[in-house]
Amino acid sequence: MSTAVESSGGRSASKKARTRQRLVTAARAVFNADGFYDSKLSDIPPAAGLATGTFYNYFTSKEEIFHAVMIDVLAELQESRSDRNPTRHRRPVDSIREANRTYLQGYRRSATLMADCNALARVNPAIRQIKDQIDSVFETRLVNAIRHWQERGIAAGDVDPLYAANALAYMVDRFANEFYVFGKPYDEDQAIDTLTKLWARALGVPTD
Amino acid sequence: MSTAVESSGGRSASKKARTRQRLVTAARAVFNADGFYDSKLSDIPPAAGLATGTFYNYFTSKEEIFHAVMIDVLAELQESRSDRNPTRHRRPVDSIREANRTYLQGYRRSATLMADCNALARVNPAIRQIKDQIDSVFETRLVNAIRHWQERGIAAGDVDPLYAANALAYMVDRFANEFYVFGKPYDEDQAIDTLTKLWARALGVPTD
Amino acid sequence: MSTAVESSGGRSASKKARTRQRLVTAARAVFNADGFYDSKLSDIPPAAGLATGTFYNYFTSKEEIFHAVMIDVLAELQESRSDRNPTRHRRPVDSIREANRTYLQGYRRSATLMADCNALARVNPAIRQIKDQIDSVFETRLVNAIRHWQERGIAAGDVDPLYAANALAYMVDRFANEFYVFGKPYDEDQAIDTLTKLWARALGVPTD
Amino acid sequence: MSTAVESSGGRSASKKARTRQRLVTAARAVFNADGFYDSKLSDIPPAAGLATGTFYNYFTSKEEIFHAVMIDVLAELQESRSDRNPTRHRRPVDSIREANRTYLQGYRRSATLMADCNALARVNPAIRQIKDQIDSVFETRLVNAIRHWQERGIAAGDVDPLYAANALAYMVDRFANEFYVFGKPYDEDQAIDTLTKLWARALGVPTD
DNA sequence: TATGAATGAGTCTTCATTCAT
DNA sequence: TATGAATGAAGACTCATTCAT
Repeated sequence: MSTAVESSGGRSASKKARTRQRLVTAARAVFNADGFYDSKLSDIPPAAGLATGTFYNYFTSKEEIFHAVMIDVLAELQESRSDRNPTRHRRPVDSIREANRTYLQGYRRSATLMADCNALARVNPAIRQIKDQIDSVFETRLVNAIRHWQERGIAAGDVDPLYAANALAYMVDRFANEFYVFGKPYDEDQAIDTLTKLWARALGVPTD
Repeated sequence: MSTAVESSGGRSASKKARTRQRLVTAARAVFNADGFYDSKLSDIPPAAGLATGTFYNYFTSKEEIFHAVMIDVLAELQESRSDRNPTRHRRPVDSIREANRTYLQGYRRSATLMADCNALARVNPAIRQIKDQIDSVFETRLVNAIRHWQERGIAAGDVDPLYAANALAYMVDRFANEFYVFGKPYDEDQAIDTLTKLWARALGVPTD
Repeated sequence: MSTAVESSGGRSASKKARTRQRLVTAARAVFNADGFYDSKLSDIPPAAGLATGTFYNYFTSKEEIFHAVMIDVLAELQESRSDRNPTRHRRPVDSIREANRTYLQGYRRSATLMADCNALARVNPAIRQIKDQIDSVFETRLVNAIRHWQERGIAAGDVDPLYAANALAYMVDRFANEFYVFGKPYDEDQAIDTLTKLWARALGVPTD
Repeated sequence: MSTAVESSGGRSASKKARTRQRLVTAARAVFNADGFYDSKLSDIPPAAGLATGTFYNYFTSKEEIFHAVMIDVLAELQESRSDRNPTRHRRPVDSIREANRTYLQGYRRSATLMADCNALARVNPAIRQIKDQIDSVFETRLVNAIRHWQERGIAAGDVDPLYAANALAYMVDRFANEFYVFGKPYDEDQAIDTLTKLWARALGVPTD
C-alpha cells in the first residue's frame, strides 16, 4: 500500500465519515423539529443534500440513525458537564446549581429528541442503553457527592444515595421536559434557583 | 325493562354505552400492553369481542380512543386521590407520604399509558389537555398546602409554591416512570419513603 | 276473513305502501342533491324518519331504490307529456315546441337523477331498462309523427325516422344536461326556441 | 447517454416520464374497460407491470389519474380534428360531415371514458375543465363557421350561433354515447349521414 | 314490521426499505 | 459509493348490508 493508495483510502474513509455525519446532523434537525414518529425517513437524506438510497449505505433503519443522533446528544451533555473548574473547592450548593443549569440548558437544545429518546427506549434496547447513559451522566458523580457529603455530615444520612440522586435528577429532567417540550411558562433562572434550593434542602446541604 | 318508556331508547342507549366501554377497556389493555405506537387499531375491537367496523361507530381514530382511555385513567387517579380522612388533621409529612403512595400505585396500573400520554400530548391537543388535567390532579391541592404551610411557618418561604409543587410532583412522576415503565430495580416502599423525605425536607417541613 | 281482518290487512298494506313511498321520496331528494355515488345509503332512511334497517324491508340495495326513484321520474315525464289538447289539430312546429318545453322542464326537476341514470344504466340492467323507457317517452310518438309528416310531404323524406327521432331527442336531452346539471348559462326560453327551430328545420317542417 | 450532463438528470427524468405514461396508458385501458367506478385503483399499477405503491409516486388519487387519461384523450381529439385540408374551400356540408365522422370515430375509441368524464365533471373541477375543453374542441370553430355562413346568407340567420353550435354538437355527442356506450344498433355510416343531413338542414345549409 | 348496533369485505394509502443503474 | 425510482407489506377506514331484539 503506497502512500498514494493509503491517502486515497484515508481520504475516502474521512469522506465516508463526513457523509455519515451530514446524515446524522440532518436527522437531528428533522427529528428535533417534527418528532421521531412524525418524521419521514425520506426527509433526512435531502436535508443532507443526499439521495434516499444513500441513507442505507450508512444506517440500516430509522431507529439506528436516531441512535446515532442520541450519541451526539449524549456526547454534548457529557462534555458540557465536565466542568473546567474542579468541584472540590466549591460549595456543594454551587455544584448543584451548576449541574442544574448545565442540564437544563443542554436539554433545551434537544428537547424533542430527549422526549423521543425516552419513548423509544421502551421499545429499542440500543436506545434504552443511550437513555441509561444519559441518565447516568450525573448519576455516578451525584451518588458519590451525596455519599461524600453524608460522610462529612453535610448531607442528611437517612436517605439512600442512589434513590436520592436519581429522584433529584428525575426532578430536573422532568422539569426540563415540561419547560422545553411543553412550553410551560417557567422562567429559566427561577427554575434553576428553585430546583437548586429544593435539591440542596432535600439533601440537607446548606443553601447559602 | 323497568318502564315502557325506557325500553327502546333506554335499552339501546345503555347498550351503546356498554359497547363503547368495552372498546375503551379493550383499548386500555392493548395500549398498556403494547404501547400506543406498536398497537394496531385492528387489535382493539377483537379484544372486545367486536368487529373492526364497530370501532368506527364509536371513535374516529386511534388517538381518539386513547383519549377516552386516558379519561378513565384520569378518573381513577382523581378518585383514588380523594382521601376519606381529611388532610387537615394530619401532619404534613403524612399527607405527603399518602399522596406519593397514591400516585405511585396509581401509576403502576397504567404505566405504559402514562408514558404514552406524555408522548402523545406533544402532538395531540386533546391528549395534551388530559395530560394537563392529570398533572393538576395534585397540583392545586399541593400548591395550596405549600402556601398554607408557608403561612404558618411550617414550610420554607423562599420558594415559589407553584414551582416547588410542580418540581416535586415531577420528581414523583418521573420516578414512577423509571420504576414501572423501565423496571428500574427500586423497592416501592423505600421509594415512597425516600421521595417523602426528600419532598418534606425540600419544603422544610418536619419529617418525623 | 271478516271485514275487520281485511280492513286491518288493507290498512297495513297501505301503510306498507306509504312507508315505501316515504323511502323513495327521501331517496330521490338525497340522490338528486348529492348524486348517486356520493350519497350514503344510510342517509336515506333518516331522511324519511325511519331507521337504517327498515330500508331492507323494502329494498334490497342502493341500486334498487334508485331504480324505484327513476320509476317515479319516468311516470312524471310520461304524465307531463300526455297533452290534454290533442296533437292532431296543432301545427307540427307547435307540437315540437311543446315536447321540447315539457322535456326541458321535466329534466330540470330531476337533473342529477337523469345524469346518474345514464351513468348507472351502463352497469345495471334494470336501470338500463328505465333509461330506455325514458328515452322512448317521446321516441315512439316522434317516430310516428315524422313518418306521418313524411307521408304528407311536410317533412323531408330522406332521413330514417328512427335515426332522426333519436338524434333530435338526444339533442334536447343533452342540452338539458348541460343546462341543468352543469349550469351552462343558457336561457330556458331561448333554448326552447332554438331547439325547436333546429328540430323543425332539420325535419323540413315549416317553422312559422 | 448522449451527454454527461444529461446522463443522470436526463436519464431519470425520461424514465419518470416513461413510467408515468405507462401508468396513464394502463389506467386508460382499465377505465375504458370497467368504467371509473368499477375500477379499483389497485388494478392500474399491475396493468402497467408496476407495484401498487408506485402509483403514489405519480398520482395522488384515482381521479387525478383519470384526469391525466382525459388529457391524453383530449389531445387525440384535438389532433384528429386538425384537418390537413383547409375548410375554406370545401362545401359547408362536407365540413360538417367531416366533423361528425371525426367526432364519432374519436368517441368510439374512448366511449366509456367519455361517459365517465361527463359523470365525473359534475363532481371534480379539474375534470370539469377537461370536459369543457373537449366540448370546445369543435365549439369555437363551429360557432365561427355558423357566423360565417350566416353572413353569406348560406345559413339561416334566426338562430344564435352559440346555441345552435352547441345544440348540434350535443346531438352528435349524445348519439355517439348511445351508439358506442350503450351499443344501440346503429350503423356508423348511416349515423354520420343522418346527423349531417339534420345538422345541415337545421342550419339551412345546402345539403347536396 | 321497525330498530339501529354490529359486521367485515373491499379499498385506499403510507413509507421504510430495496435495488438496478 | 450515490442515486432515486420501485417496492409491497402493513394498516387505516368506509359503508352497504345483516341480524338480534
